[in-house]
Amino acid sequence: MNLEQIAKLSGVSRSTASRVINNDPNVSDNARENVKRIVRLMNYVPNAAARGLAAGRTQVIGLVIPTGVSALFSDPYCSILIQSVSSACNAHNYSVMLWIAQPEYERRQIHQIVRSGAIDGAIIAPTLANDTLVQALLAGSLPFIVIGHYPANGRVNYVDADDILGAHEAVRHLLRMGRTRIATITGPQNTITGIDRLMGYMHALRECGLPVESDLIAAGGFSEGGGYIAMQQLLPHRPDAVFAANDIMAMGALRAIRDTGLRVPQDIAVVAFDDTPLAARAEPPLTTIHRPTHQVGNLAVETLIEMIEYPKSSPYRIMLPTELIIRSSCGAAFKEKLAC
Amino acid sequence: MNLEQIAKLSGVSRSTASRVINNDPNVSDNARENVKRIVRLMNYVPNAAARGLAAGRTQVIGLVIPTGVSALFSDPYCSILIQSVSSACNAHNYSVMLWIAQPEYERRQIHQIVRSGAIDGAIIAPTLANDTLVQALLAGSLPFIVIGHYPANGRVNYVDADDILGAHEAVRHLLRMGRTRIATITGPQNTITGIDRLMGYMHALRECGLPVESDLIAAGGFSEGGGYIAMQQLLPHRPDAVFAANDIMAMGALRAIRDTGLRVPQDIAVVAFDDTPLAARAEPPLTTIHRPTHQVGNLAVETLIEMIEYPKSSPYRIMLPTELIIRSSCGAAFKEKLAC
DNA sequence: CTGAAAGCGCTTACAG
DNA sequence: CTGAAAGCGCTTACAG
Repeated sequence: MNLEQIAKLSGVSRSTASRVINNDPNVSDNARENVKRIVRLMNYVPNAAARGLAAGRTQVIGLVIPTGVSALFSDPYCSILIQSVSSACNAHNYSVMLWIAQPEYERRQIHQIVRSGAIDGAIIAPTLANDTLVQALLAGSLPFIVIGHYPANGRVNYVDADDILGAHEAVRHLLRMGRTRIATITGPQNTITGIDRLMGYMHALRECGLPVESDLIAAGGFSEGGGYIAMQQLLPHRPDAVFAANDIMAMGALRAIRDTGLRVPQDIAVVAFDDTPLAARAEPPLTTIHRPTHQVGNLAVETLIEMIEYPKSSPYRIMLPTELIIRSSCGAAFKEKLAC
Repeated sequence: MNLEQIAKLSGVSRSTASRVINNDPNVSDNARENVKRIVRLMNYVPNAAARGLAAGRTQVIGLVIPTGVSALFSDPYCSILIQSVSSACNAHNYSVMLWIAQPEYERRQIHQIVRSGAIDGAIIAPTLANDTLVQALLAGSLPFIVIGHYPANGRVNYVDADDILGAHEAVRHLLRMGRTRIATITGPQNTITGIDRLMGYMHALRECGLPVESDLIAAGGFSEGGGYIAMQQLLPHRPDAVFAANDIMAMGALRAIRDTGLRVPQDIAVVAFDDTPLAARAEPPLTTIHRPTHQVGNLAVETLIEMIEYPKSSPYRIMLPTELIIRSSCGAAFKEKLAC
C-alpha cells in the first residue's frame, strides 16, 4: 500500500494525498476528509526511507554515549539520560538511534552514520574534554548538541548541569559542618565533569583560606572500586570529610571507611554528586548534589529539534543549576557550627 | 557527493560503483581499486535513505523496552540489555533504534514505525505476558524476536534465560541449607518473568513435599520499595528464608529485615535473582541466580540478523541456563545440612 | 486548492 | 565483468 494507491482510492492526486498526510493547510476540507478516511481504512503508513530521501529529513535523532561498558552497568546516570532523551523524542515525534560507543572502531561507524543522512541531528552525551566525534561534527553540517559544556569552543551548543557550582556547594556544606580536612575523590581528569567537580572543590577551599593538599586528592575513575581504593589512599592522611565526585565512588568510599571501622558521618563526613537512586539507599543515605539529569535530557532534545527545524537560530548554552540534597552522610544532624 | 560523481571520477558506471561499495564479487580488480580510491579520497558515505528505499533494507533494528520509567532507573538489568544489544548490533554493522515505551501513545508510535520500513527487524524486551505489540508484530511480516519466552504461541521466536529452572535452583539451595519456611517475594504476575520465577519456587517446594503457603508469598513489583513492603508483610509469618524474584526487591527485603533487628543469613536467609552489580555490593553480598543478560542480548541480535538475512530458516527458541552464585546472604557458610 | 512532473540517491534485474 | 535503465515511494517547486 503506497501513496499512489491511497491517492487513487481517495480520488485525488499523489500531491494532494501527500499534502494531507503532511498536514499542509492548502487542501480543501473535502479532499482532506477523503484521504484521511482511506488512510485509516487501509491502515496506511508512509515509507520512511522514501520520505527521508525526498524530504531530506528522517525524523530521527542520534544519541551517542561514549561510555565504556562498565560505567553504563553501574551508573544509573546514563540510564536516566537515555530514558529522558527517548521519551522527549517520542513526545516530539522523533525516533532515537542509540550508540553506546567506547572502542574506536565503533566510533568510526558513527562518523559514517553522521554523514549518511540517517539522522537529522545528534546528541553527544558525557564526552571527554576533546572528543574526536565533536571535532568531526564541528567540521560538518549536522545539527548537534553536547551534554556537558565546551568552554574551549564557543561554537558548540550544549546543555549541562553546573558542575563547578555544584561541587563548590558540596564542599561549602562540609565546611559549614565544621570540617577542615576535606578530601576529594575525583573523576577522570580527561572528562569535563571530572575536571569541573575538582575545580569546584578547590575553589571552595581557597575561598575559605584553606590549603589544597595533594595528599587529600585521589582519583577514583567514577567507579565503585575506584572510590574504594581512592578512599584507602586518603585515609592515612586523616581527612575528616570527603567529597566524592559521584555517587558510585561515594559508595566505594563508604565501604572503605566501614572496613577500617570508622563511622560516617561522625569520623568522616561524606558528600557525593549526582543524586542517583543509589544515594538515597546507601548506608547511611548520602548527602549529595542533585543533578537535573532528566531536565538535561529533555532540554537537549528540545533544543536540538529547534536547531533542526529553525536552522538560523543563535547558539545555545544552557546551564542548569544543581541542588544540595541533605541526608545523613554529612553530619548535618550532628553539628551546626561554622568553620568558615 | 553522490554515487554518480564517484562513478564518474572512477571512470566506471554507477552500477559498478555501487557493486564495489556493496562488496559484490563480480567486479574487476581494476575497477574495484579505482572506485575504492575515489571513495576514500572523497570521503564518500552512501545515503542511507536512498539505500533503504532502493534495497528495501535499512540496516537498522529496533529495540523496544516496554518498561516504565521507574524500572529503568533502578534496575541495571535494562541497562545491560541495552548495552549488549547496542554493541552486538554495531559489531554486525547494524544500528539500533531505541524505544522505551510504557504509555499507550508511545506504543502506537511504534506500531507505525514497524510498518514504515524504518527497521529491518525488532527485538522486544521484557514484555508482559500478552503484549499487544507482539500481537501486532505476529500479524505483520517484520522479523522480530522476543526476549522472554512465549509458551502461549509457538510462532514467536525468542531467546530467554530459564527463569523457572533458575528459581527452582534458588529455592533448592535454601532447602539444602536446612531452611523449611521459605517465603518468596514475587514480581508482577502479568509478567512472564514474574510468573516463571514463582512457578520455579512452587515446584521446588512441592518436589520436596513442602506446602505452598499463601502467607509466605508476597508481591514486590520488582522494585526496591515493593520488596521492602513485601518483606514487612512476610515477617509476621516467621519465614526462615526468602527467595526474592530479583536483586532489587532483595535489597528492599534486606532493608526491611535489618530494620526489625533480624540478621541475614542467621535468622533469615536470602536468595535473589539476576546477579546485577547490585547483588555483589549488598550488605551482606547476595547469593543470587546469575542471569546471562549479556549473552541473551547478543544472541537476540545475532538470531534476528539471521532471520533478516536468511528469511526461510526455522523458528528459534533459545533458552539459556542460569547459574547459582553463592555469596553470603544464604548462610552457605553457616550450615550444610540438608532439609530435603 | 490542485495536479503533472521532476527529482531525491541509490540497487538490481537484464542484456550483453 | 559491465552499463543502461527501471524503479524504490515519497516531497515539492511550478504552473495553473
